[in-house]
Amino acid sequence: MERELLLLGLLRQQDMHGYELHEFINGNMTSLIDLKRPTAYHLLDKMEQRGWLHSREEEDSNRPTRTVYEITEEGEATFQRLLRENLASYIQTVFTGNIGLAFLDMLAKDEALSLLQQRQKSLNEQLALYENAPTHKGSMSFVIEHQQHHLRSEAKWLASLIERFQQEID
Amino acid sequence: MERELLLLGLLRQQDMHGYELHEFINGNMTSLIDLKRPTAYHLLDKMEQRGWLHSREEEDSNRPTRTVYEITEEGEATFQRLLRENLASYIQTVFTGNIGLAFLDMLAKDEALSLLQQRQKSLNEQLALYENAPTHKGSMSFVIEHQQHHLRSEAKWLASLIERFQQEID
DNA sequence: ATATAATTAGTCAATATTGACTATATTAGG
DNA sequence: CCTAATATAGTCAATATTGACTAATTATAT
Repeated sequence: MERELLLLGLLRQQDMHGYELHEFINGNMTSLIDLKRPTAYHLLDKMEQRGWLHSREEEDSNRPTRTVYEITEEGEATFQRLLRENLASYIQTVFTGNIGLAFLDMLAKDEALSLLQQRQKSLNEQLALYENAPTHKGSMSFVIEHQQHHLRSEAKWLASLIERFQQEID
Repeated sequence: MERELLLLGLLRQQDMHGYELHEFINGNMTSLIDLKRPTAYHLLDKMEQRGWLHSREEEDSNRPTRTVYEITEEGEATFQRLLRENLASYIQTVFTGNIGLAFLDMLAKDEALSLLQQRQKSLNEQLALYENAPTHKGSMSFVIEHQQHHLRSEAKWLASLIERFQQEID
């Protein structure tokens, strides 16, 4: 229900159409979710069927008509419920990108070291993007802050792992 | 391709059938991946079609025959490639569970605080499970270690967030 | 002015995921 | 010894996801 929580939360601030919602999410919330456009449309459809949203056709003279969604009272109630559920519980993060770690001992120490150093470079590049990110407004600052904290923590752990490999090589 | 990397890596150590693979992954690798049983079977099928695996029917007198998979030379080459690709690059983790953070300012400070404290309890419970986990062999120790590091880092950040809310309430 | 590229908005068929089901074997309890 | 519960092994239909496509509008360069 996290995706629904997000869409409800955004539509609560202002009515939007599918494309607009996806653009916003894709532009500002990639650390929270990876939502493809067709999936967003699918979710909006389902949420309307459940009575959480109401849609209207909006036609701008020549543009093809766009389907604009607004949140219903039921949707607002659902948002309130989902928000509290989400905040009150910690759901384990799944680090799919780390599967390689489980097979690190298949490689010679020096190759492992070299690969981990490449990973470190990649991580530091992504960290740099967040370090000088423009300050966001409202709660979005918590999201940015969390991502920064996480990336720094990853960088630290990776550095310690690399150091151990370096020492074992001598 | 992470799921494929994992299945190849496990089948490389010993031949296994689908159920066995899923049991192992589900029992020991939940911090790396959430793989449902039918999805595992589907992947094994696809990987066999690609020539990365070879399957044989193994019948144990009365038991219904089981499909046992073994890795092929092509599969081994793919494993080697995927492992290096995975280790050399850092792919951003997506914190779907944190979507609620983006709407934290919708709530009164004291309710936000209370919810975050519940989350903290939930997080600490999961952390406890990892703190006294049995030491794993080989590279799996890196995986456990990473998860511990991450959970501790999360706990720290959450504590700092809670502290700020407490101060704002006075 | 006009072809070319980029942006906006959405759909759809192909593919992937998963909850629910089937079916046999083994273990546990009375 | 019989029954219920649990473990083993897998399948399948319903649902969800997504890459590729359509089609109009606006911006850009020539």
